[in-house]
Amino acid sequence: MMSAPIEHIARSLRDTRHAKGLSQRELSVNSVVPQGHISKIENGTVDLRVSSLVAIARALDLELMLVPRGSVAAVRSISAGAETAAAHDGTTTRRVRRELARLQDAVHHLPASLSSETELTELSRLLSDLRRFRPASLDLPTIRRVTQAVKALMRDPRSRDGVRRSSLQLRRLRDALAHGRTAGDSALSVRPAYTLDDDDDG
Amino acid sequence: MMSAPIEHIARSLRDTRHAKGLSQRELSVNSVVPQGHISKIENGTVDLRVSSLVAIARALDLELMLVPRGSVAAVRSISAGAETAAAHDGTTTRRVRRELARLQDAVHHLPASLSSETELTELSRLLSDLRRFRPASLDLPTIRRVTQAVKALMRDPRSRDGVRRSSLQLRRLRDALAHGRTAGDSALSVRPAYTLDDDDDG
DNA sequence: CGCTGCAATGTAGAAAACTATATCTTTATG
DNA sequence: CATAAAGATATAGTTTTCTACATTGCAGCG
Repeated sequence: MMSAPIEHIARSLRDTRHAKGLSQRELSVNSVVPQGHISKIENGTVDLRVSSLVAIARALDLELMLVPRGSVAAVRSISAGAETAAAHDGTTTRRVRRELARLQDAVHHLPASLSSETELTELSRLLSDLRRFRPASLDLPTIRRVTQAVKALMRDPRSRDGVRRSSLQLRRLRDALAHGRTAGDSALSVRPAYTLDDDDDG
Repeated sequence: MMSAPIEHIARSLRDTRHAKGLSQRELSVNSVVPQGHISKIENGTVDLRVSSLVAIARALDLELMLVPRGSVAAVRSISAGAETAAAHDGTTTRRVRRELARLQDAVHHLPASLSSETELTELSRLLSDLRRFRPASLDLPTIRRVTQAVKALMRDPRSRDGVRRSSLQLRRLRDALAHGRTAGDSALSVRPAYTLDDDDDG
C-alpha cells in the first residue's frame, strides 16, 4: 500500500528514535520487534499492524492517538514543544546522545550490590548533568570509555578502578563545560587540555 | 493480540462513527473497508493494519498521530472540546443523528439541476437548524419521510411534491422546537433563544 | 587494515489480516 | 406479520505481515 500517511508515521518513529539516541537493535529489544522489521517499517516498505506500531511507540514514549482533523494543528504545536530539540540532528549530535543513553542504561542495569556504590550514584548525577549541555560539545570517546568501564564492571566486580578513572575524565569534562569553556563543538576535542580544578579524588 | 491500546482505538472509532450518525455499511463505502471487517475492528477481534486504521479514520475526519507521553493529557483535553457532545449516546439519539446525516447526504448528492431548487437550498438550511437541537427531541419518522422523498426525487425528478410536503412537516418541527414546545423527551437544554427567520411557507 | 556497530535486505515459513459473500439476529417500522 | 436496516459471524481464498535467521554494505575507529 504505502500510503503517504504511513510514511509520515514511519518518519516520526525514526526521528524520535534518533532523538533518543537509540539504535534499531536497542529499540528492538525494548519493543520486542526484530531489528529487520523495524528497518522495513522505518523505510515504509510494510503496512504494519497496529500492535507493532503501538509496541514501538511505547518503547519511544509515544502514544498513538486519533485526533479530530480540526485539532491537529493545535496538537502538533503542543507535541512540537515536548519533542524538544530533536529536530536538527547532526550525525555527531545523534551519536553522542546514543552513547549517553547507552551509558545511562548500563549504569541502570547494574546489580544492586554494585549500583549502591557511591561512585556510581555520583556517576548517575554526572550523566544527568551532562544532558544539559549541547551534545555536540561533549567528547564522544570520553563517554565511550566510561561505558566500556561500566560494562567491564558488570562482568568483573573487581574492575572498579576503570570506572573510577574514566568517570574522573567525564567529571572534568562537565566541570569545564560548567565553567563556560564550552569551546563549541570542535575546539574541545581538538584541545584535550582542560583546566581542571581538581578536588580530591576517591 | 488484542492489547488494551487497540481496544481503546476501536472504541474511539465506534464512538465517533456513532457521533456522526453513520452505519457500518455507510462507513464501509466511505473508507473502502468491508462492513464485516469494520465490525471485527470495532469489536477488537483483529489486529488491524495501519492502512486500514488510517482509511477508516480519514472517513471519520480523524487523524492518526504519535504524541509524546507527556503531552497526551493536553491533547486529550483539546480533542475533547472538538469532539463536542458525542459522549452520551442513547440509542434514539444515535438513530436520529444517523438519519439527519443520511438526509443531508442525500440532499448533497442531488444533481446540480435539482439541488439548485430553492426548496432544496432551504431544506439544507433547515437541516443545519435542526442540528442545533438535542437529537432526542427530534421526531425520527418525520425526518425519515423527508429522506425518502429526496431519494425518490433522485429517481424521478417529477416527485418534487413529496419533498415539499415532507419538508413542511420538518419545518413545523423546527418551529415548534424553536418556540420552546419541546415535542421530544425533554426541554431544550440550555439553549439561548433561537431566532428563526419565519418566511412564508409553500 | 581489520574490527565493530548500525542499518538494509533476503529467505522460508507460520500466522493473521483482508476480501467477497452470505447468513442470522435483533430491532424497529409499515 | 412482513419488511428493512444494522450489526455480528462464518467460510473460503488471497495476500501480507511477522518472526528468526543470515547476509551484506557501510561507516568509524584502533
